[in-house]
Amino acid sequence: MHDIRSLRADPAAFDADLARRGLEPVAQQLVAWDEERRQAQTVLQEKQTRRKALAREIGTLKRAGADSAELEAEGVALRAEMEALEEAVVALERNSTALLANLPNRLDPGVPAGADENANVEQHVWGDRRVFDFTPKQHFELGEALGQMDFGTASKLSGARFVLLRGALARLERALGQFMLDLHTAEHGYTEVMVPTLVNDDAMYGTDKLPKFADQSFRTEDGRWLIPTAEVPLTASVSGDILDGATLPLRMTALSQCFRSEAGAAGRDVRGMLRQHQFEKVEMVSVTTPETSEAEHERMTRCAETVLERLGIPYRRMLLCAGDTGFGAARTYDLEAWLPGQNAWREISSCSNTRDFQARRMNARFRPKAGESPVFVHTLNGSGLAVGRTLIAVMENYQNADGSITIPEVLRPYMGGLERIGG
RNA sequence: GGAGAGAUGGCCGAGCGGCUUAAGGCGCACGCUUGGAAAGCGUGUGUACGUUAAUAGCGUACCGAGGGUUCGAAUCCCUCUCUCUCCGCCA
Repeated sequence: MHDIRSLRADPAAFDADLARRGLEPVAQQLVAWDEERRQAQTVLQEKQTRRKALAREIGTLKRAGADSAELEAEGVALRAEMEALEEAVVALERNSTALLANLPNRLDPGVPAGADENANVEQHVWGDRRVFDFTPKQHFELGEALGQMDFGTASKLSGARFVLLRGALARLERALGQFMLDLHTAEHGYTEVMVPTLVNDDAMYGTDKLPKFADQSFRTEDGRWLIPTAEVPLTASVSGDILDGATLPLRMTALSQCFRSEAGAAGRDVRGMLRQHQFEKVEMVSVTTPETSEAEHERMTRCAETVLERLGIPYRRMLLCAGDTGFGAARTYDLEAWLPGQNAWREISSCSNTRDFQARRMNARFRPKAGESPVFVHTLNGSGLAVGRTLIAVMENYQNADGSITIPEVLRPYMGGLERIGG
């Protein structure tokens, strides 16, 4: 959500930001509605003042046993006038909100121009891509050959885009989640949180998943939503709050199941477990002051990178261009892991600074110092990491010629000391 | 799922159509008092929006949320959400 005041102050700059995302200008319309609304509201408030006075006078007269018919008649007339004004104010507010709720966040000036992922800018690459003396296989070839990754049974149970893991591979998925949580809590200062997986409309709206992306998530019959990411409950946990500035930054992490309808992704990544309706993810969320969110964004991205570095998986950091930056984000880094079986870099983490965009939607503020006015917090979210995709990256990078998979050192304590799967 | 009771300012708690401009208490801030402190006394104490150069004033709204009745609603009516108690079921 945007601040109508800053929009009013510089409508041209606002439209210029929209244009970077390929959107039509709207500032003129919004400013006009706002102007109209404020005028109507001022008049309405004058009438409310009169209503208050009238009611008091009538009360005084009644207590004195005097006649108040004339004043009561004025009250009836006043109410009719107020009804129309009130409707106008509400309608103008509704129009503005409906339009604003569907406008994406303003981009950081440093976000490069561009329409799609081809214009994303590589920031740096980490790790040496392993040289294979055999043709590396894709994760699903490895997993199915091991008999531990079963798409057929999953589709029998649930349909397409689900997977069932067995044995050591199932444990490896669990090990990855534990490892990531332990790293972020023990070394990165995040507090572990166990979150609800079903949330209400408010939580989804606050984290900008509604109203625009309703078709991307699953809705229950009683009107709740299966979370598309733990970002939703983690971030919305501070909705409506006025936090003590001294407690910031808040750093939270959660391992959760995530559910996505993948509407519009038909035909994309149909093989394997890269794109599923259900997957596990360790999410990081930070709540900061406006002054520190930029540094926090770098820090958070480093936390995600550290996971890949400890696992020994080559990756590159991409700064997303204007056209590829998500709806709620001002600036986003994607981490792409190297997948030898696919011979491609694939997204494994996305770290975004939403600045005060989500904070406005969910009314999350902090008080800088006692006695000062509340200020909107900045919220950031990042995957640290997508567990299913990390499983893929481990399998493909650590595969052996015989189809077995060496377990990275850091995961062995979580695997009961196991060094290799299969072979 | 059934029966019942609730939701009031940072907290406790009164009010149950107009005399509430939400009593009283606690907490907090400032001042007076004091050698210093406590006690005591005094003053202040939220959020949003409008107006404004203003985070100064002034105004309006807000007593869980949304509707309604009324000249006037914390108070009456309706719907919803949440909390608590008891019963049933259950990991």
